[in-house]
Amino acid sequence: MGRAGLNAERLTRAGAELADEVGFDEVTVSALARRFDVKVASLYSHVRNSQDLRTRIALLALDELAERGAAALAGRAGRDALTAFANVYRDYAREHPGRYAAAQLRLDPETAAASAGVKHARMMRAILRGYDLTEPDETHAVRMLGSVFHGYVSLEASGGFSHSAPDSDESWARVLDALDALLRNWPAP
Amino acid sequence: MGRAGLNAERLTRAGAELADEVGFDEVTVSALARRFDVKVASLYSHVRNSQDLRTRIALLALDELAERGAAALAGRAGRDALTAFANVYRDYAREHPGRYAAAQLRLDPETAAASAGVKHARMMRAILRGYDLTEPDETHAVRMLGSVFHGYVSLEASGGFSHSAPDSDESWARVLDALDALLRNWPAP
DNA sequence: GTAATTTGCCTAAAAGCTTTAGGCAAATGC
DNA sequence: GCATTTGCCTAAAGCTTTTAGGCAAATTAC
Repeated sequence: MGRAGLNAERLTRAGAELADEVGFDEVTVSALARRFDVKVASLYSHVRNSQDLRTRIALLALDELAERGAAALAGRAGRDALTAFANVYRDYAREHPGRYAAAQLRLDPETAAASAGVKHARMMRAILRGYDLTEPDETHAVRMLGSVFHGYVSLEASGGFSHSAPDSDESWARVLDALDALLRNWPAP
Repeated sequence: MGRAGLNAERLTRAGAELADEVGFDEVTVSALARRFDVKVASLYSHVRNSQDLRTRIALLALDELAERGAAALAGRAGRDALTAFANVYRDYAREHPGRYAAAQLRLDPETAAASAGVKHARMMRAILRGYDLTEPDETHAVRMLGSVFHGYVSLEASGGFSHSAPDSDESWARVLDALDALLRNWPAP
């Protein structure tokens, strides 16, 4: 029998697809081996263990998100940049729920520091450059932006806003309006 | 050997404690059996399966959170109510990280409808009664509040804001200030 | 108080996931 | 063509989930 051509990258990508199909929690070394029609033990030459596989998927997702975020920010500023960037998160989570869940995986500090997570923080600050904030308010605002984006997207993903009026799309638009208004008028302490 | 006095409620409570100690994902029927010094199969008389156990823990957490939320809202309105309620979420997540994670478990619609989750939504609306919002803005605002609370707390829990200035406590206070200002001045469409 | 019934925890067993160790064959390098 | 590396394999041990069936303790009924 020939070789399947496994390597860490292919496994990671297939793992990401699997995550989107069956949920990140169900991503397992066994399931991945089945997908490649290969024995389970064979994967352990390419991936240290189950946790390693998950981490790689998380890093892939963070990378893809950062990539999309950067593309969205190019040539935009202020409110435009805000909504475009926010939509990157929301769209990505809806297109790739498993990957988005992976991106939430808690990474150990060194891994996190070397990940695309830092790019995300920088992009948020870039957005805020279109508003009139100075430190430490800029940091507070970055944290708030992150909270709203992640909070909304994850509540939406867990079904929180479905089956009730008004439409989630409408709320999302109005929440972004509100954020924009807030950033233009950030309250003094 | 005598009986251990197992029942669904004791198992659920012990499961919640276990979740706080080792993380919700690590809560397993086996681990729970060990904790009661009992054979694994014995738990299956009290709990349908692993998923059932998790769901029970989630419902317990939602109940406890609603309980605390109601206590926090009693006698408060406006900004006071907002911050007191928000702190309930944050404090609960920090005291009981495993339970808080459990509360995020995706429940099937009927279970969710019968859970304390609906109380949470009602309490958010009660808070907004201290501001001047009419439908559909009230719903948009409810969704935004939920997003900020959950988003901030979960990013904080995953270590997002640690090891960087300014202190997370300060950001949290300023984010609540900002939310209050925003609600008092909710932008027209 | 004893007998009947229910309840609670047990043993046994099958099936799936994780991980390590060691082996053979295909691919690659000289 | 031969040696080495690489890739996937078999084997095996350990853990979790879940079901089935059994015995003894607790409860209830006389």
